[in-house]
Amino acid sequence: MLNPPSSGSQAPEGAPAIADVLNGPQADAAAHVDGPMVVFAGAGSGKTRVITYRIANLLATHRVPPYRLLAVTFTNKAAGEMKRRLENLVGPELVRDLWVGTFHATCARLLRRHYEAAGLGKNFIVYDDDDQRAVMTRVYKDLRIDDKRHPMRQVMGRIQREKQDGLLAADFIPSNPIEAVVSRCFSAYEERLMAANAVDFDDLLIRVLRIVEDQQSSAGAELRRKFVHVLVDEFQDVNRVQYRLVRGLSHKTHNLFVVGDDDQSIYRWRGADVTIVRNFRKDHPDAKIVKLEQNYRSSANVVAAALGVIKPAADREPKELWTDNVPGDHVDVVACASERDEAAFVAERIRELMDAGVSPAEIAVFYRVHAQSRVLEEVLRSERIPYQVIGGVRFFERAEVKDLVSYLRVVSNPKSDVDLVRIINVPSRKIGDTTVEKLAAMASELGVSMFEAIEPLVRSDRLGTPAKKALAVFHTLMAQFTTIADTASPRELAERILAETGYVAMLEAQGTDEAEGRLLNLQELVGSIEEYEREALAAEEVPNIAGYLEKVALVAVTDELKDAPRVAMMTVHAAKGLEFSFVFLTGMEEDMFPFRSQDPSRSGDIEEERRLAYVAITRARLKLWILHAERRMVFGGTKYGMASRFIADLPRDVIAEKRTEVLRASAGRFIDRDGWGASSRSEPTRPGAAGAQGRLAWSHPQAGPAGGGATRPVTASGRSFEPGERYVERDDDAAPQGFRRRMPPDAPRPGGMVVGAKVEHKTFGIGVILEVDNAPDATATVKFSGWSPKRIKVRFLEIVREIG
DNA sequence: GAATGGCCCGGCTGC
DNA sequence: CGGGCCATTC
Repeated sequence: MLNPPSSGSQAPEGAPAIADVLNGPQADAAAHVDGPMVVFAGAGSGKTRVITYRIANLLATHRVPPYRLLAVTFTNKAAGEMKRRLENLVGPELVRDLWVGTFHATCARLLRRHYEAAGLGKNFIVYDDDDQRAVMTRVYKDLRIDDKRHPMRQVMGRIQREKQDGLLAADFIPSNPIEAVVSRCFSAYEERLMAANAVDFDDLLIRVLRIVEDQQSSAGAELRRKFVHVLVDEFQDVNRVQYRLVRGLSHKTHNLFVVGDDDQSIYRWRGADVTIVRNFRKDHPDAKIVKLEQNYRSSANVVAAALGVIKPAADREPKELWTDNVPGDHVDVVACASERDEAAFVAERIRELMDAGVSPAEIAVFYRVHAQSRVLEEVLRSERIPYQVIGGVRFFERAEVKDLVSYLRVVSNPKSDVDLVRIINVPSRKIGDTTVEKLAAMASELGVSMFEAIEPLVRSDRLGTPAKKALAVFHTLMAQFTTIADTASPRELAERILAETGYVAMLEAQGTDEAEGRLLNLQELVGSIEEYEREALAAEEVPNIAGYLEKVALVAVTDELKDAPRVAMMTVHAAKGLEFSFVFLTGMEEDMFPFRSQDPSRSGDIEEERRLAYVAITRARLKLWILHAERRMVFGGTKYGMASRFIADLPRDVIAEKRTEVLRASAGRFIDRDGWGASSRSEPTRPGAAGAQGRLAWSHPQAGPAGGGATRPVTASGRSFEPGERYVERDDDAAPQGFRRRMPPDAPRPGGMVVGAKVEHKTFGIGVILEVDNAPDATATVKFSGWSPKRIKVRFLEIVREIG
């Protein structure tokens, strides 16, 4: 039962009892409180609900103090959502002190308290992949290691694998010459990170784990008894370090509650070990086991399709997913001519859905790899369908964003050499590579950071006067920022850095649309700092740079998903844990999905690909399209692909096979018995005809130019969509208001710069104007051959041919 | 020391 | 195809 707590009146009136809200096994999982417990939660079986209610139950009924309760989620977004739901159940007071977060965020937070036990300085920073690579590049230089003989990718991969097992450099015993090199890099890398007062993602976990498992340290004892209950979501994707960690943290009470679905384990390449969840009961003989097997999310046809794909998987925890939901519409399996045809088909269906009143936020497009997003983006953009791409070139990986972040990091933690090197000459201040190398040499001679080495180097006789001067100027500048940081808010500091380093001026001087985009990104970054300040104040904390930087380092791709009315485009990996009413699963071809790496040493794991397909399918609530293309441009060349083996695993009776018109026009004049324009709803193509695997062997891949594939308007889940009034939804892009100086619509257009005009740009060549605004310093969207449409100031364009 | 162009090589998933 | 690195040139 869920009773409001006696003190305070946080719980809303009539908070429902668990039994009223959750169904049988869900209620079991939420209400049973003592000892270890594993919940095998099938896709769409309501596990988030179970965890939320369980926490609410622990807080409200069992009076567990919120600060003694740890819930680990897979993304920050999931953590935020869980908190929001809990606030509605038990009130914000209790939720504020809960520990809810990802493994990395939780460890970072714990490490902030116990940094000394980990041998770190107070303002340690978290290095991301880029930073790690930068450090390793230095290590390679120092140790004179040949990247050709020992590719950095491999060496770093090896180090990472060691760390995912909880091992650090000192634990690594090389057993051959190659491993000896790895070992040297490992040690040097670790030393550099320690010297920079930095940790990488794996360190965050390992450092905390080492404290937790240290029987001698008082910090360890504190952590081992800190939490009364530990809950872990998406447990199928934990690695061994994470498992040891939650075991250690729940050591005192053994109240370890984990929820997962071994069928959805898709991060093995990142160290996840699905056997951990499968063996949970062996490790914990007293564990209670609950299985949630009823799917509440998807139409019966979608569930059947998902089961068809996952059934052949080896080594599953036995379970039977089922549903009470209506069959709904068929799963459409659509054969396309090319990736453009595929994108056009997707765009058309989305258009129809939107015309029928479906919010774009209810629609998602999935792909196996980011590279597939480009064509989809181009087509959606030209169709004016609002979309957002999750992941890909991520916001915090953009050069200008990283630059500002690096400035902040150097101010917060001057020991961070990779950040110093990044910004020491951006904007250009005449400090070249040679000077930087001398600085690095000086630093290692003196055994100090590069920042600390600036003064001695300036006083030495190793530099010419101009270089000395430039360095001194830089040093003074940074010292100023450090002073400012003592009193100013993070946002003020960021703004002053942008202004006083000349960074903004540099971009403004460039005047290109690219530079303008960068300015917008910086604005957005400043905005995110502001947001952080608000959040910190709301949580009664003092906002500081270190706090902001930590947040920045730990954002997950899925955290970027905004609740905006836009179609979401993402990889299947990023889709985990999400759900959408309408889902397009693109690129279902052999070698694409299942993905096959060119590099045979990284041979893919078919089992994991299968689970990945299962995850993708189970995201759909009402309607699913599975698309595959005959030919696809891959890294410059055209690849002819067969339909994925997973398509052959779909039960025949739940799918409808279709082909786009482009494909029919190219390959099957006589296949199309209905004649052109007859618009048959489904065109059976029986992939089963070819071979035991039932794959369609493609025959005539000489389709015409890309265009709109078309089949009939779809019906979803019994609903039929009447052709609605067409409307155009503006893709208002990322540009916040105020940055685009819009003029009244009747303002004069710059001469000849109208839609359709042919123009020339000195970098992009000849292009056609797709769109132009009316400002005096107008911006046009131009399609240049070989480029996606670009926004460019018309003053950089020259008219080649006017529209008559 | 900076800017530009050409060449080569990699080629997924991401905290 | 595209990014990153290197060499050449100003």
